[in-house]
Amino acid sequence: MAAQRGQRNGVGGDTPPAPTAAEITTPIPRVAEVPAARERARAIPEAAVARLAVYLRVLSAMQEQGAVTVSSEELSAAAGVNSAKLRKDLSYIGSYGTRGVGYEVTVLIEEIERILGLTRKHSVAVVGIGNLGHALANYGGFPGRGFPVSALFDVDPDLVGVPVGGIAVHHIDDIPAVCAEREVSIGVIATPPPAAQAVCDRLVEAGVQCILNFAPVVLQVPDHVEVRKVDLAVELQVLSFHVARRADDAAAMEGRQVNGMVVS
Amino acid sequence: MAAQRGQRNGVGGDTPPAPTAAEITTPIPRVAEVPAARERARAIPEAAVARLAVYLRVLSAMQEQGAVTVSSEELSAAAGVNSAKLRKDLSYIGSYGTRGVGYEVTVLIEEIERILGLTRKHSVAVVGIGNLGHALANYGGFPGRGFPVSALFDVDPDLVGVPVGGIAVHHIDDIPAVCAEREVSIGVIATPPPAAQAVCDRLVEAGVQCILNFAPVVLQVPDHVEVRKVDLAVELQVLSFHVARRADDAAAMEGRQVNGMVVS
DNA sequence: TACCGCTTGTGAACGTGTGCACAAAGTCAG
DNA sequence: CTGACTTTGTGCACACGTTCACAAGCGGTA
Ligand SMILES: NC(=O)c1ccc[n+]([C@@H]2O[C@H](COP(=O)([O-])OP(=O)(O)OC[C@H]3O[C@@H](n4cnc5c(N)ncnc54)[C@H](O)[C@@H]3O)[C@@H](O)[C@H]2O)c1
Ligand SMILES: NC(=O)c1ccc[n+]([C@@H]2O[C@H](COP(=O)([O-])OP(=O)(O)OC[C@H]3O[C@@H](n4cnc5c(N)ncnc54)[C@H](O)[C@@H]3O)[C@@H](O)[C@H]2O)c1
Repeated sequence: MAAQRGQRNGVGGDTPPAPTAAEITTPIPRVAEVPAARERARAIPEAAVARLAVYLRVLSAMQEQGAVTVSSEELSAAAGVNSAKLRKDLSYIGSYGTRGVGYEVTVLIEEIERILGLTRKHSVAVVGIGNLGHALANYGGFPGRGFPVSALFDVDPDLVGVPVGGIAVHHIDDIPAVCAEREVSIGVIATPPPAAQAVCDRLVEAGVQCILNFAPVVLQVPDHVEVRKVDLAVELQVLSFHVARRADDAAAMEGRQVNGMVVS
Repeated sequence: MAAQRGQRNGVGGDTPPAPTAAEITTPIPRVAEVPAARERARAIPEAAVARLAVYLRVLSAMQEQGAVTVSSEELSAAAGVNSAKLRKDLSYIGSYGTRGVGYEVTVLIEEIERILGLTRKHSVAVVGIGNLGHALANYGGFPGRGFPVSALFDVDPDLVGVPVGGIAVHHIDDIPAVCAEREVSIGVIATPPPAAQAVCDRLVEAGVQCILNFAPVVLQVPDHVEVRKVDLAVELQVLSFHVARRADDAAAMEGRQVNGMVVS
């Protein structure tokens, strides 16, 4: 029931940012070709967006250390990517480099921030103030980067009213009122898995359009809501897979030598 | 200096699991073509591995509810993916379905666990027992899924010796000894960013081959070590990008109507 | 001004991953 | 046993993302 769609994370495109069916069935080329900023923004691949965020952090660190310009080679090394990829990523947002010289750090920071929409503050609400919720509420890294945690919610009556990380916990029934008042644009779900979908529905009803989900469940949301999930169990299992693969490799090598075959 | 390579997560392949230079420069086809299990494992795309972990969780839930068989349609719906993609993912690990019927839940669980290497336990060590480290140490979801948290480390003398989530915190100088003794195969880094690289180096020296990094820094590791990172700031910024894109879209629509052009 | 060396920006080739659509293969009723 | 129906497994085409390689452009130098 309802809009059923996978959450997309880095992990493969899933249903891509597809134009609505209604839009596709209108084959007539629309009005004026390119509302510049908008088209550019839409054209940036999701994977590149995630990397831009990384570049931004590296650039900030460089700026603090007094760097004025940076070449694609330096920046890519610091960000742990291929330099060609870096240049292509930057080309999605425009041409702000100087050939033969490099990029001006401040300019690049500004432009990336603009594209990522960081010129505006995005209030964050955390729902489920348990182990993880406490950690998130106490974390200083978010406010510093333009994401003030401005609302906390839980069902536990012992928690409601208690201040965590400087702000009081509200009951989840207050989600609509508090989210509206504080203009929450991002909701973070840190409840037990069984409660996640219900909490998500409430956030969506309250007008929250972006959700970061820590509960290991697949959330169902309407099309206009963006969900990203952080699934630690999956991360560990992927690592486990690599351990297993390595073990197999080693075993294969062993077997090879036991067979009396010398290679290389 | 040192092997420089980006961490790979869902976010695009980066330097792909490239064969060693040494291997490439040996153009002679090697001994016996295919050590079956090994080749199969290697062929599974990273994105598919991450999804297999999700299927596994959904299957476990279904099993608890008494389901015996499941069709690709049902399972894919529950996992939030396309049913064709699900079948393709499952085909990477073999043919365990029955046409006209579906998959036997227990069989599928077994096979996925085998491929992901979950038949073996993977001891986890957490380094940096602050906000996040506490949450991780207290989290019950890991041991239950075959990832016992069996060692905790910190530098803070006030923390060393204190039990968190049932086990005592050790000093990071004990990493080699404790990791060896408890056969730690996965290290989790939850220290402040400046300490992350040093901690990583220590873990690698201690023989840990897989690392899950929560600190917002790009870790440099030798080729044989697998790193995955969880970067919440990046997640939020990607969401922010989507908010901005949406805002632009809306603005574009407005502009269009203001221009007196009626479309649709 | 003309040249040279350096770095960007990008066209094009490539590889990987996704989704469609259908043959193959099974179940079940009669 | 046959035929209708269901669902898997996969070949294929396509889209997306990565990488290569190089022309274009800039600053510095003679
Ligand atoms: N703690 C971790 O390190 C960790 C790691 C990976 C995943 N997770 C996931 O994150 C989520 C939270 O984990 P945790 O360890 O903080 O759990 P927790 O049990 O410590 O906290 C859950 C909190 O959610 C509250 N809650 C329960 N139902 C609620 C509802 N309907 N609405 C609002 N709040 C509600 C509870 O009162 C509690 O405070 C879980 O889904 C867990 O699987 C946690
Ligand atoms: N708390 C969050 O919700 C959150 C969210 C996103 C990212 N992070 C990242 O996770 C990491 C940890 O965050 P936190 O909030 O738990 O920080 P924290 O300051 O609460 O805890 C850090 C812990 O690491 C320990 N530590 C410091 N140097 C160390 C070293 N060299 N070796 C071992 N331990 C050392 C400290 O003693 C402290 O206990 C940080 O890198 C942070 O950026 C945290």
